[in-house]
Amino acid sequence: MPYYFVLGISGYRFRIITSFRNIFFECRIKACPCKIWISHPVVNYYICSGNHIHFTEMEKKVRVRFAPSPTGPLHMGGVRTALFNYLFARKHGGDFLLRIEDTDQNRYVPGAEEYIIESLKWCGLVPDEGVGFGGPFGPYRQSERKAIYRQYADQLIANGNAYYAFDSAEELDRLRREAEEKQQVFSYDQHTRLGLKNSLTLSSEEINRRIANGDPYVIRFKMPENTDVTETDLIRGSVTFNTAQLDDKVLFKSDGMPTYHLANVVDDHLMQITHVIRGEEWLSSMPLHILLYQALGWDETRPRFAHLPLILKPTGKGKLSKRDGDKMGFPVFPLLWTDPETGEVSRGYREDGYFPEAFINLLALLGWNAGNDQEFFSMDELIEHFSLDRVVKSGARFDPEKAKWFNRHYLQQKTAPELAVLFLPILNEKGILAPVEKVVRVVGLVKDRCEFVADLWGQSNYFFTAPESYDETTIRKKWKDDTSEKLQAIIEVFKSVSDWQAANIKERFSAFMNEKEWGFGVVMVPIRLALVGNSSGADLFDICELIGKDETIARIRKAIVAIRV
RNA sequence: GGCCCGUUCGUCUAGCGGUUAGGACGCCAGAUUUUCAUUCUGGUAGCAGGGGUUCGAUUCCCCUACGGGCUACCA
Repeated sequence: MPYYFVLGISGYRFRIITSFRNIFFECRIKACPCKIWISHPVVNYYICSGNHIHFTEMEKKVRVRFAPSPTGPLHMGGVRTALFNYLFARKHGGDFLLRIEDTDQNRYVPGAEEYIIESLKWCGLVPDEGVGFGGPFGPYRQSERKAIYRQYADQLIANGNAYYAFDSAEELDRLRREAEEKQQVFSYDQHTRLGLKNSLTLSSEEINRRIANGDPYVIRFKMPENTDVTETDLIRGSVTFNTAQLDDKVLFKSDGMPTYHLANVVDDHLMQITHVIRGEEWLSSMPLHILLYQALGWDETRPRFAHLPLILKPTGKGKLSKRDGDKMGFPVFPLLWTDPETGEVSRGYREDGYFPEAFINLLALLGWNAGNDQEFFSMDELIEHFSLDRVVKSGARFDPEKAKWFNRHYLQQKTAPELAVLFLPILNEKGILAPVEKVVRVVGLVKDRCEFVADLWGQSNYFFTAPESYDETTIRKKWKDDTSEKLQAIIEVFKSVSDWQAANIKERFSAFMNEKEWGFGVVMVPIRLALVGNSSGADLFDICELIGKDETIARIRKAIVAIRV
């Protein structure tokens, strides 16, 4: 059994917590210049130069969990929760576990669990324990832990912290509707429970009869009356709730499964979770969870809480939802997802061409910062700098533009050969077979204009196929009456270039232009138009070299014929 | 409706009683470029409002407004 000491020495007051299972020692007093260590089997302490005895705090090994419900694809907010848990665990040398919370059989979506695991892997957030990863605290799927929850519900009934409730869903619905008609809200709580059908109001004979009869019932938490529950949230600071405002939550459902609240508390305890890091939507249930730990006798070892701010829509009201992505053209899911029911497809960051490192980086900066101007972080840097007290309290609007900017950065970091490898399959798809050396050179020339690998095609297609049409605006502005004539002359110049390399072509071309005293712009834009189809693209002579002498001349000839003023 | 949380440029944020309120994305302008893009330089724009506390409030307290979350035998 865990135990603890409270010691007050030299102005410091430390709570020493330890269990025989997980102990590690960490000196928390950085300022002390002490060099002398005196070991002790349970408590570590040292004496500083001021002859004060300092006790070091001993803590349980950090263990955190990401506990999604497999009701659909993982939302990017969920990935961020997983990320912060992961970073916290790594930062403190602890464990990161994945627990699947599937206590609601009605909402189970096939494939969701696999999707969650694949998403975490793609992001590099690999759990130390959990569904799909094994570990000593399994099983990690709550549906497989069904048998262990009932005893804790019974324990709560036995010690007076819970009770049986026989009210049917229909009866409760009716009460809610009636209250609504009177502009009120029905709540199953300390104010109403004595007027309802439960083990607090029914005789023990009646209760036994109903249970023996197999009547459906739930087990509800008996919320204490009018007491303040105060907890220091690691992100938000002190938060107080009064139990008079809280309802008697169902802990155990009539189908024999626990609700989230019971299962969550029981599992966090059994799995020795030290820190619960989750979304702000759970803040309201924190007092219930704390009261549950207390009622189960686990208060001394219960985890600390940290509630993350939510990710909000880019515009408008509310938190980010699946629809926003469809409407505004960005993914809200890490991976592509096909709804098994409707067949509806939702785009994913991976399939949209985001690099996982960019995705992680942008997620990390949504609600957290290192306290300086650094914007780019590798996973290792995130682990090094991460701290819960630098997590922002307010919700963060997601900005798809900045997301792209992050990806651009990571794309620019990659070398041309690296990107060429990723580009090759796209070229293949387009039916283009090009030598790898050429693709590498092309990528090197156009990559700085790209945010995504997929942009490479749009920026470089003219290296592989001749333009089909010519930009009208450019024609109007730059294609003069004598342009054809001049291009004919240029063709002759190009023909005379023996060593077809960008530098040589440019040299011959420039010499010719100077000799004729033609303005560069007057000729170069039309050539570009002929080679590219519009007035954009890489350096003209690089294009010439890479598409080859014959192709260059052929394209110019084709343009002369096609474009008549 | 009730409870809880929040509020600094359009957006993400720094700030933890005295600052010319800093950075980033976006946007705009200039430079570079034979074009487009990149790049570089510069610019634009903010403490929700009202009361306190204080010599002094973006910063601390209260109220209001606004935003968010929860209010299921869902998580």
